[in-house]
Amino acid sequence: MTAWEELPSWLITQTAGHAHRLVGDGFAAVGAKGYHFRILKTLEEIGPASQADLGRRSGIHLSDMVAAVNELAAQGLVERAPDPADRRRNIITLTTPGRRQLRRLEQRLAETQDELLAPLSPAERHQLTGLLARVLDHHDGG
Amino acid sequence: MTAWEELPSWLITQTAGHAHRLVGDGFAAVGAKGYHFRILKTLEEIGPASQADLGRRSGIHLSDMVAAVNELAAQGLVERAPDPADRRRNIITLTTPGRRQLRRLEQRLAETQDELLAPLSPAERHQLTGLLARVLDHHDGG
DNA sequence: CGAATGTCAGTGGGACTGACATTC
DNA sequence: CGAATGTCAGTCCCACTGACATTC
Repeated sequence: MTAWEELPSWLITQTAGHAHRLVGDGFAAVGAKGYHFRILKTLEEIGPASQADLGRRSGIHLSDMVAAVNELAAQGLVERAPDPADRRRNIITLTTPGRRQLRRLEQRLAETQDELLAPLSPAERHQLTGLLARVLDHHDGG
Repeated sequence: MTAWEELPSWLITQTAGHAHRLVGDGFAAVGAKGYHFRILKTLEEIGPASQADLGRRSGIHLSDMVAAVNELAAQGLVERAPDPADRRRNIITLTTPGRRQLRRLEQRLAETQDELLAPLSPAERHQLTGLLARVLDHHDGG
């Protein structure tokens, strides 16, 4: 067998490790983690939503939403209010500070992309994302 | 900002998630996990070694080696013996069953690569691994 | 002495499972 | 009734930190 360090699965998971670390550091610098960004971003896209909706849209497990929303609410970045029309539901709403935080996180994220792909030319970056998108689509799109 | 689902860092970490799951399932089918494979493979490459050496070569943290070697030893895949020449050290040795297990794991791993990159042509696979290798080298090679 | 080795306990993110009460 | 929602507790892998005793 070839050295495992040359296997595609290794290259991808290792590169992902660096990506994850870079992104995580950027987020941590503003007191957030990955789940927080995804929730805030989804909230901005679809507006106030139940935790279950939020989970489906953002790909976050329902059981993880609880803690993540707790953390965001404790920071005042979202508000959790009971839905009068369906008493099972909480309605999560993005607050103004939450929107500000989202802008900061997006800023960090943009910087991170460049850092991550530093050695590649624009054309190569495009190539890489295209190939990855096709692999990804194959495995969870269809 | 573009949708986060199109960011390079997202594409990479998500693809890595699939890779990790595919590899992990393949390994689990023969009762192993990632650390086990890396330790067995490294042992075959460099021969009997101390846990510290093994950790350095395989990129596994020293503190994680303890548990991993415990598990491998419990399955009889490696042997742990004190080094008479340096009483701080354990010498870890690959056993015959360990070598057999390694062959099985390599088999699984090879199958997984193909599954992972299914939608890509050979040329595209080569392109992808080349790009990833460069990114990876930039971040931990130099 | 300082450095290396092995061990153990603990943390963290991200993703998951199972159980449960409440409400539709 | 069955289905959805939210909550809580727990698991898993991989990676890491810190403390510690032993030995070189």
